[in-house]
Amino acid sequence: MSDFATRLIAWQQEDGRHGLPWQVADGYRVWLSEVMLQQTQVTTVLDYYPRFLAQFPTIFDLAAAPLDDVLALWSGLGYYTRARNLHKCAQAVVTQYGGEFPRDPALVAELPGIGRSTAAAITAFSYGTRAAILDGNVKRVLTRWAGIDGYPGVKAVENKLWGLAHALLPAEQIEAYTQGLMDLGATVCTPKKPTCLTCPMNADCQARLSNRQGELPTPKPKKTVPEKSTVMLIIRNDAGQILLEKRPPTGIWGGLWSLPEVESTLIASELAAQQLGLKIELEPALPDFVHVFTHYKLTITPQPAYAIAVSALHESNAQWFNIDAALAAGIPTPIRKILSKTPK
DNA sequence: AAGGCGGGGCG
DNA sequence: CGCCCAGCCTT
Repeated sequence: MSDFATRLIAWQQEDGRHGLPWQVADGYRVWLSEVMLQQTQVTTVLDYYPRFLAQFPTIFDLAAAPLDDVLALWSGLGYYTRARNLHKCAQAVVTQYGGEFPRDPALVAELPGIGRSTAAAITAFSYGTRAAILDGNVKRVLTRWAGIDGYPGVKAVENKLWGLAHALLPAEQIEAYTQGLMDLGATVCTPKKPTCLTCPMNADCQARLSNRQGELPTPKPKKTVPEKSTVMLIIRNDAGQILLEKRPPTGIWGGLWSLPEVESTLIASELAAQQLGLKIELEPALPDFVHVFTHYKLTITPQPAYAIAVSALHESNAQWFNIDAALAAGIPTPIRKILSKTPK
């Protein structure tokens, strides 16, 4: 039987994914796709990626753009730190490296938003650099194939996996090999119901031999998620516009436009007057809905209101938007949900 | 309702 | 370092 890499490369060429728009030897395109794919499924990225490239055809265009434009294109993808780092990284690559990513993965990993695995993917696909990736797909493939117990987020387990990932690297055809690892994890060695019968590693996969595919990788220890609630004000003015506030640059929905929030509807009017400098009249609240994050549950009460006395706004980070303009701005998903139901 | 998915930043 | 933070989508 041929070794791991030989089998994987042969499998990739025959049965792997081909023709994805970012399968090109171009640092900018590979980097953009890798950052989008960090927390997002391929099918979603296939939707966002071409729009993004159309507006920013080169890394120079991205570096020169206002952050707000980048966030607007990122709207709905989540983990908005990625968009801010993407923008910073483009500027760094332009100023430090003349617009081209370095060939050394260690240098690439110094850039904002790029860690060891993403750096390896960028250099492997762009330059054929011999560097090991270790993303979620690879962790799953390797823990199963080698029968490695323990949650991969634990340092000792992760170190073991990096060592194995490096040891398995072939001398050449890094691109097909790296793509093969990703493809195998995404299409065969899936989290649930892996299709081991078609897997090129099935003959010596430790998980399969011991029938432990369902137990590996060892799952993350669970924690109880806190529940929070908030009231979101949908304040209209005479012109039918809506008031949005820009959130602070870090923390949840950092840098995005969002609805003003108060803790309860009872004090909404007072707080609006105080914080925004607006006199408002509350309308009946809309039904609550729950937005679930991994780390907490947020119950949102949408509270429509009408601004009766509009003077200059207190806050420089608050602004009136037409609904269409708001929907085109960088806004988080629940806000989009509320605004798309708001009549124009 | 739960699981999956990399990297940054803080103490 | 270890630990916490962060937002979607799919199952």
